[in-house]
Amino acid sequence: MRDPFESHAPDHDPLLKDLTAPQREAVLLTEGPLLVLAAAGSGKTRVITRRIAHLIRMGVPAWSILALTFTNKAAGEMRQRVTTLLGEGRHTRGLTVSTFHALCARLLRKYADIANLPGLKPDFAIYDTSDQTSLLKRVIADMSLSTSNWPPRSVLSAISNAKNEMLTAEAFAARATDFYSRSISRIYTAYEKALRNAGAVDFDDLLLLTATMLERSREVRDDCHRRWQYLLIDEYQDTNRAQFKIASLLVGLPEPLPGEDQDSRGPNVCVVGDPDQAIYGWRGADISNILDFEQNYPAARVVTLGENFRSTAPILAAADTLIRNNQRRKHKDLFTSTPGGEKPLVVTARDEQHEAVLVTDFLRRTRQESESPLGWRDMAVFYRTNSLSRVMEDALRSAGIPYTIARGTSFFEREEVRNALAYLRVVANPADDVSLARIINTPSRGIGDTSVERVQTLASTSGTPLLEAMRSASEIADLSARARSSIASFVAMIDGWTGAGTFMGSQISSSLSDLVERVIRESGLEAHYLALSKAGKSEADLERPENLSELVSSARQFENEFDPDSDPAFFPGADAARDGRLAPIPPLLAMLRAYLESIALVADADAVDPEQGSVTLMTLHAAKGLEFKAVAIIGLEEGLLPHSRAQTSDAELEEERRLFFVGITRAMRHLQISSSRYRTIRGIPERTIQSRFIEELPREHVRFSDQADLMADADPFGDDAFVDELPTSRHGAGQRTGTPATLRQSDPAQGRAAGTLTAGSLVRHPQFGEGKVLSVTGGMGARATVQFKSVGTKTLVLQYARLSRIG
DNA sequence: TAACAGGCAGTTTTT
DNA sequence: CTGCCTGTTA
Repeated sequence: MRDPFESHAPDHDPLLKDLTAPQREAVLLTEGPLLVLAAAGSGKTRVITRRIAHLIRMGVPAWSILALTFTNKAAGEMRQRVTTLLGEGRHTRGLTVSTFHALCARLLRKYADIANLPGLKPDFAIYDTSDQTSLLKRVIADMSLSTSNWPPRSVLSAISNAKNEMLTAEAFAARATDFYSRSISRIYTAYEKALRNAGAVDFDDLLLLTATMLERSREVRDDCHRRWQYLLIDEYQDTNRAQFKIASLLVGLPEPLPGEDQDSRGPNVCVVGDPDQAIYGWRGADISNILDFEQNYPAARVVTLGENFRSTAPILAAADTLIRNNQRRKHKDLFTSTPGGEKPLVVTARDEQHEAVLVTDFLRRTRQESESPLGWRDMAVFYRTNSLSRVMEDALRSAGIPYTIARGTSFFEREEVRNALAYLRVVANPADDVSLARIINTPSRGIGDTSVERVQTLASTSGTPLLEAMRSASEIADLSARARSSIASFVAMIDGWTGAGTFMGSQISSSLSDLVERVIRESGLEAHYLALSKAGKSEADLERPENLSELVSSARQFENEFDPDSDPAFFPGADAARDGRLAPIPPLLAMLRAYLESIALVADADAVDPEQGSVTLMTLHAAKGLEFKAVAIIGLEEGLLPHSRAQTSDAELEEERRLFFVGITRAMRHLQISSSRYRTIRGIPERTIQSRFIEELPREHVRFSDQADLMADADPFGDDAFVDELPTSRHGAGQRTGTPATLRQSDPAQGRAAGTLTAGSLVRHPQFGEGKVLSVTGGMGARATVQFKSVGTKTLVLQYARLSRIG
């Protein structure tokens, strides 16, 4: 057995010399199960990459190492850093650094033929959320159910949850007892059937089917065991049940395989994560996976990386004190060896506009005062929900501060790109009905809904894919002549691109980018979007032709970089024989499929990459994994953080707290946390309650500053001008434009009802309807507690609430 | 077949 | 107040 501790003197070893003692341990404990609890900012990526490099240097063949991540970005970064350490070439050859989903896709394609998974063909397409939604809509409609009773979104999330829990349609049916879940179960079953008919799987299937395959097939499992001896999983706190299963099966757990010489220490699985940063429970991640790792692997060793190299002591203290309020966690002592630093500032604003101004002030001030000058790119603003970004944008714009929002539809999600891709997907997979339905009349070519309906009926009665049914469109009696000829030329167009499925012949494109270009031009998409752009209606329309050319470039780039040998499922030497089993597919088709898959599994084309010189705005979720010199977190209010939809259980509340924790720990040197006393939610200004998390911050390490009452000078109309007065509800135009600003304007008529409102008065609210006043408070920010007939008791600020007295 | 009005709901997001 | 979906109308 190799003994790394003897063979290398740590202080002279380039892989170890700049590591702390626990970091070294995490690198050197290569054998047996290992849990690395990596606190925020503890140098996690550095440790992982060193560990991989160390393994290889110790003589472990690179191809026997498998590192799994959640995002392509993380995988790419890890791969990059390992190559930097070891250099390109034979040392790193065959090293697999992949996302869970990409690995699963490869394994499923490779083993589909021997895995005996019903309906799964090796050339399956991967459906994303919008594909799933349109398929599901059709399924629901075909079952004569209404999409208003069965909203695709929620049905889909029910199905997704089931798959994350490893519940197949049959398993789900078995435990469905009540009417609701039995209906969901029927839809689930039909949806699965439709997916398989379309030759497709969804994202969740990639995991579920892989887990099932590994579970059922000894042969597949053995193949994987033979190849991968060292498994490493990043962000382990975010794994769901299916991923846990896959990991276990890949390393040979739960039961050691009989007759196999199992190391008494257990498999070489190293998981890295931080329970305090688990913020994806709502999409199936199960924090127990990491919390129970030591139970699942009794021989596991645990290394805690608690030293923080990112934040100042007061910021760390704030994060630490906050997160100690969570029960379900593994405590880590967070510490930094660099003392000093500015205390985080907790400010209270009057309303969201004011809050946004306080943020721009903070950013400007920090930029100037900081001893080493900060650029806008070193700063970020975080919020719980995307809707909070708008006010922030307005304020930044009028302050002349450049900003970028880390969100927005990614390149591959834009309408025109999705349409072009739908064409390509039909070319790659003629059975892909969802894509076909999308493009059959895009741009419009005289095949209307009724015509599509009729062909679809033929398709489902004869059990053939839609495109096949279209070929026999002439047999459909009640199809108009026009539709008939349109359909014929549509089919001819597709056949022209594919050489009727052969991908052979002189007319057929020989390169991927040629094909993409041809499809965009001949489909009429190019002309369509060019015309739209000329019309120049919206900004988005102007960019569309450009995006289509961009797609051609992306295909060209893929073509140049495509390496058919870099397949993580490729097993060197061991199973060359099996590869002969599959009929050879035309090279262009192979490349097209690889291209489409690379797109399907890469969501964030323009990911969170702070543009040069601009402040980054993003949700707290998107902030994970990043760091900024200065951070502002806004909207620390009950209902927002913790979010109103996440207060039903302790588990949810703790996740909200972790979200705040993640936000705080992104900040390196400057941090401002803000709440606002009033906030306009869906057009209605409301009094807010400060987030309970503010109370959980350590008084001695943060500075509090209530700015809400100091605004009188800045806002001549605001604040105490009319606090005692109740604006009467104004009917007609006045009410529609009744923003807080206009209500606050000096209008004597407005104050007439003031004082007339007392406990017992009957009132009407434009949103909540009729209610009875229970109590009234006067003075600053006068408010009334009202018992509404329909929505219960609410406390309303008289200054803002458009209450009218009715008795 | 497309454009438009009206109704309704309204976290977080990767693959 | 928004955006999305549905159903209706020219």
